[in-house]
Amino acid sequence: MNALNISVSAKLYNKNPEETDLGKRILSKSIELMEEMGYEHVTFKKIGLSLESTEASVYRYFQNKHQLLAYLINWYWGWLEVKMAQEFMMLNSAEDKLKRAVELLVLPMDEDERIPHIDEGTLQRLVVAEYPKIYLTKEVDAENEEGYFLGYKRICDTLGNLALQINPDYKYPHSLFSTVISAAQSQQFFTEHLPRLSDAATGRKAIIEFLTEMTLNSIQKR
Amino acid sequence: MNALNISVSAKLYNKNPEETDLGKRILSKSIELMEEMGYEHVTFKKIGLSLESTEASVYRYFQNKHQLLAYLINWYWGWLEVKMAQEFMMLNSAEDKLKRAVELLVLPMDEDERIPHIDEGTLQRLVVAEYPKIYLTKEVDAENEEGYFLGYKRICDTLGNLALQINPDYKYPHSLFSTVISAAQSQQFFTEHLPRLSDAATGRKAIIEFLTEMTLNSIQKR
DNA sequence: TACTTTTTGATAGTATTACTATTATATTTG
DNA sequence: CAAATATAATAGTAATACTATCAAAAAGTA
Repeated sequence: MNALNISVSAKLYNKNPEETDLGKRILSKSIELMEEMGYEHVTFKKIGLSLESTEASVYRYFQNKHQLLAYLINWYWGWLEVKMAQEFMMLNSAEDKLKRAVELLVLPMDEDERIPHIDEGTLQRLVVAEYPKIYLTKEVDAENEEGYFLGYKRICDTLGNLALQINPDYKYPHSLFSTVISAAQSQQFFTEHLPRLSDAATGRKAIIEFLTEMTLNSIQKR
Repeated sequence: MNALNISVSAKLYNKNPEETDLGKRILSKSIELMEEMGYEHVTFKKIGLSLESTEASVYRYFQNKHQLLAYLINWYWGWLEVKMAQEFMMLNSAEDKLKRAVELLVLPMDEDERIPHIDEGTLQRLVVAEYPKIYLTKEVDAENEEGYFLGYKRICDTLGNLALQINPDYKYPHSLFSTVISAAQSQQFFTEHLPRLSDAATGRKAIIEFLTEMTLNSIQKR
């Protein structure tokens, strides 16, 4: 039994992978494979093979690769939400909480030993590399109704509410945090692959400073 | 002959589609098809078929669907750059230019009658729906060297330089505008499909205001 | 322990996709 | 008109994205 369980909508799997050994190994291995070779190059056949299992067995847990990615990414947001809640308890001001939230979005993650089958650091890199692919599809409206994007929405809400504590008149809390969160991802990606699209030669610290400044300057009453 | 020609790196095609009638029809039809059915559901076979041509003929112009999308998106950035340059001539202050740039990113585009084979409005919607897919791949580094992302980089540079005119000490001009441009796309997408991630119930006007505020507040000396 | 249900592995098969290759026929250009 | 080039028609291959079937193994239950 896990000491900690992240809940993911039942629409995101055929059969709950957290409930069986094979299921957990599928999660673990697909994070590893997708991060390593990229979403497009992964197939259920390869996942099955590398687990010494079969394609058909992976299909028993997930309808297709897209659903599997959506599951993993929702798991990540769910887990990040838990992390944030934990860290926020130790902080008092909304501003400090927002600053810490930005750090959590950008700093590399340590393995959480309460959840041995998920490598959070690798999963974070996977999210950075693949996140928009789960909503940039023609199926977005249908999948939205199935709860494919709840994890992300909840985090945006939480952070938006903190912003409103600082300035109740701020008009764009949802837009701001969907922007900040996705910028947190893309700036990490750009720093590594398209450096001319960032100014973060100094690495994660610069990304955090950029995002924090942008966030607080946007919210501030003036 | 076109009155206006947008140049796209020769690495983005096998055979220049702007030089032949079939090439232009491929551009025109693939914008239409991709916007309508989504990148994933388009195949070269379908494009060929809907042009009353063949799959093999489309392959003569583009190596694959990914390259075709990259071509179209680069074309869009090239064209937007031209638009911006035109509009900036009529404006004096860097601030006005930045404001106008944000509007051009978000407002729907009219068909440019100098380029009859490209429907700019449809192309803009295609970019909103598909843009990150051209760089979120394992091939990004190789493709970056081939110039797959030059269009985007140039626009970020241009806008970044305007920001530096307002505040020469601003530390994150590239990060800011890669963020603003991609937020311009994603806020349009969210408003339509995932409204809980935006506050733009009032539509494009609200997106423009949100982005303009965020931009100017970030740059400002304080 | 025996019995039943559930889970997995092994295998096969289909339709579609993402190409590559070949050749004949138009079309353009010199 | 001849030569070069572009296109259409067709065929073929390997991989992908599934679906289906059945037997063996494992787990849960009486």
